Amino acid sequence: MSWTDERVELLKKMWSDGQSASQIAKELGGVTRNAVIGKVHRLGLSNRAGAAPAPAEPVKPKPEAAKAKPSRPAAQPKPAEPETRAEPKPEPAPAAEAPAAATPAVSPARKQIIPAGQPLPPQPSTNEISPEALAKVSEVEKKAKKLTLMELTERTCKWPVGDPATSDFWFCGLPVQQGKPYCEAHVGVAFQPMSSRRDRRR
DNA sequence: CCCTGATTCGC
DNA sequence: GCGAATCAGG
Repeated sequence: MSWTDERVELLKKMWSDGQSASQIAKELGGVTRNAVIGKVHRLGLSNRAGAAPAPAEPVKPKPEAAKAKPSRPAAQPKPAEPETRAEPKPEPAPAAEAPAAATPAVSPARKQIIPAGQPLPPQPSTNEISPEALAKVSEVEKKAKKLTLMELTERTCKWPVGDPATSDFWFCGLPVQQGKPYCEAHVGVAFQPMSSRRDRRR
C-alpha cells in the first residue's frame, strides 16, 4: 500500500482526532502503526496539541560506553540546530460545545470481580464522583466508538451508555485501561471509593 | 502483558 | 520517502 492522497488525508484526520497510530493503521489497512507514525513525522504533524513550546530537551547523557554489545552506533551529534521552529498553527478550537443530553446514567452496576489481589489504594475520600471525572465522561462519550455488545473485545471499554430498552444504547468502546474493563474516563467513575451516596436522604 | 509515540537507518 | 526495529515510557 502506498500513501495516496486519500490515505494521507484519513491519516491526518484521524491523527488530529486523537486516534492512536495503531487505530489509524487498522483503519487504513495495509500498514503498521510504525508506518503511520513514520508518516506522521514526515508530514510534520507530530504534536497533536499544536502547542509544542521548546521542550528544552533534557538530553540523557547515558555514559555507558563499554559493555559487551555496543549495538547502537549512537545517534548523530546534530551540529547546530537553531530550534527556531516557529510554526503558526491555526489550532482548531476544541469546540466542545455539545448539549450532551443528560446522560441516562445507566449505573454500571457490576462491582467488577476483582481477582482478589488488589487492595484498592488509599482512596481520597470523595463522597461524590469528582466533577472532573464526570465532565471527562460526558466529554469522552462524544468520542466513544459506540459499539454493540458483540463488538466488544477484551480491550474495549464496556461502559454502557443510554437505555438498553431503546435503540439509543451502546458501549463506550474506547481503549480500556490495562486490566480494567473500562477506559480511563469510565474507570474514574466506575471505581468509587466506597462511601458515595449514602446519606442520600431523599 | 497490553499499549503509546519517537527515533534511527537500511532500503 | 518508507517503515521495521528499536527505544522509552504508561
